[in-house]
Amino acid sequence: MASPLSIVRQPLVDIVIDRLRTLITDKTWPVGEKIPNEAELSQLFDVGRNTVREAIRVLSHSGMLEVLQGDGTYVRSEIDPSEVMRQISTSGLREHFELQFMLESHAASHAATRSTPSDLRKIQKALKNRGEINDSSSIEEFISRDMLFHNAIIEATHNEAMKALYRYFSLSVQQNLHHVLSLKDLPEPNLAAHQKLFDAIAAGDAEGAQNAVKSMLQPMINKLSEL
Amino acid sequence: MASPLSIVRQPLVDIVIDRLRTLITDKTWPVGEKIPNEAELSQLFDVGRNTVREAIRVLSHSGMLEVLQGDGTYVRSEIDPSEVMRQISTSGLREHFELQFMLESHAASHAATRSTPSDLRKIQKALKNRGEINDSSSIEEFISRDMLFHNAIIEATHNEAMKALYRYFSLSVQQNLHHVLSLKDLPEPNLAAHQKLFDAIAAGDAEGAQNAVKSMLQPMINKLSEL
DNA sequence: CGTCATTTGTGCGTATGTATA
DNA sequence: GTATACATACGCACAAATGAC
Repeated sequence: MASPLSIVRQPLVDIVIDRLRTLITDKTWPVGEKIPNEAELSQLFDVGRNTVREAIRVLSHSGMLEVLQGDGTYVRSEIDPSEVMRQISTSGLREHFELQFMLESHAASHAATRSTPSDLRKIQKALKNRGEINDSSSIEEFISRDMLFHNAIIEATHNEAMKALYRYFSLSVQQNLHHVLSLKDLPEPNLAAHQKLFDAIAAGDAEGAQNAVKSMLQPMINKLSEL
Repeated sequence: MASPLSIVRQPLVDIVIDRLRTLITDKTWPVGEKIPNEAELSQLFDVGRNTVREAIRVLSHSGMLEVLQGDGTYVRSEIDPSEVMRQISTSGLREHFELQFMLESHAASHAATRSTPSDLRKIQKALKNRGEINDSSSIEEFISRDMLFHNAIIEATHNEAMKALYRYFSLSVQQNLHHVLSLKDLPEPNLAAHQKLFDAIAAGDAEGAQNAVKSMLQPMINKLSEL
């Protein structure tokens, strides 16, 4: 029979993870504190030691805890990076595109001021290879080529943090692609707009590059805001 | 004796996690694929079932895998969000501040165009409470009040994804604070600069707000670029 | 320097809940 | 409805690492 009220049964481990997380953000166990050992936690939460271990392992992998064999487990951070990413990916399509716009816009600006000749060659090559959407054999392939162009721009920022963040977004967007493609009247930036962006970067015109991105993505965001 | 070559011994679980991650990014197990069951993985990696379970739990929590009791475990994503955040937080101080600047700048721009009267009141209140650095009893307290002001601006963007990302950064910056404070000649934006930012937001001047943020943070970034 | 208690690491066996054929 | 496959959870035992004495 189980519980007809709850649609999904939450695994015990997830409950333990939540309780541990709460105890940390609560500052019951402040950063630097050594938390009780596995046997004690097992009693405290009334679960098996294996369950406690799985919960600790998850939090340790996300950076909140550090486990030292033979010593103990210590609190290292109050924030869970994977929670941040979860919130981002569960946010709406408009919010998602706004973040993407923010990344592209700044990347374009940085690329304009600090791209090397080698960077510019790579961007131009990617632009040439991209072509127009009707040139492509399949939509998936075109999207993939389009992403290569945008990735080349991000590379030119020479900012590892920005590259990592953009990598996550481009894949995330790719996953939500069918949502976007179903909106038939969504404005799609053409080759000319992309060329304009490249020209601004090549000319070292940071403001122009930013405006080019804005004119490319703003219409999409506006459309999404209406929904 | 162990292995004198490796400073730290890597737990078996971490090795299994890496191998699983590789098999996924390799596309050996593409997205949607059902991976072997725990007993098979236990044999494949020559480790106990518990070890496999802990590894699967970690990857499931980070969104790469989905575990369905009574059915099996499926690949859901090729990217690990916590890896992205790890890369971001291990990047340099300059790269970190550039991302922060990007967030603040866009938030200010959005706040200028879509902040409600209630948002503005909260920002103004936080600004009044912030004061100057010499007014404060301790530096930590001042930093905390300064963050409240910037958080109020982010809130006004009404973008949950942006708020989540900024929350992570503000705490991350707070943790690296001692690094920044040791650089004595680092330019610190004063109250007047913050007032200017608020005025631009209140006036609905998106470009002015963006410029205000730029003049606040750009000197710090330039300083960090010299190092 | 070694001994010993503590703590995490690893593995195995077993019973139970759940989905699918 | 039943059987089977699978994940869930627990408990126990021993190994390995650490820190204190």
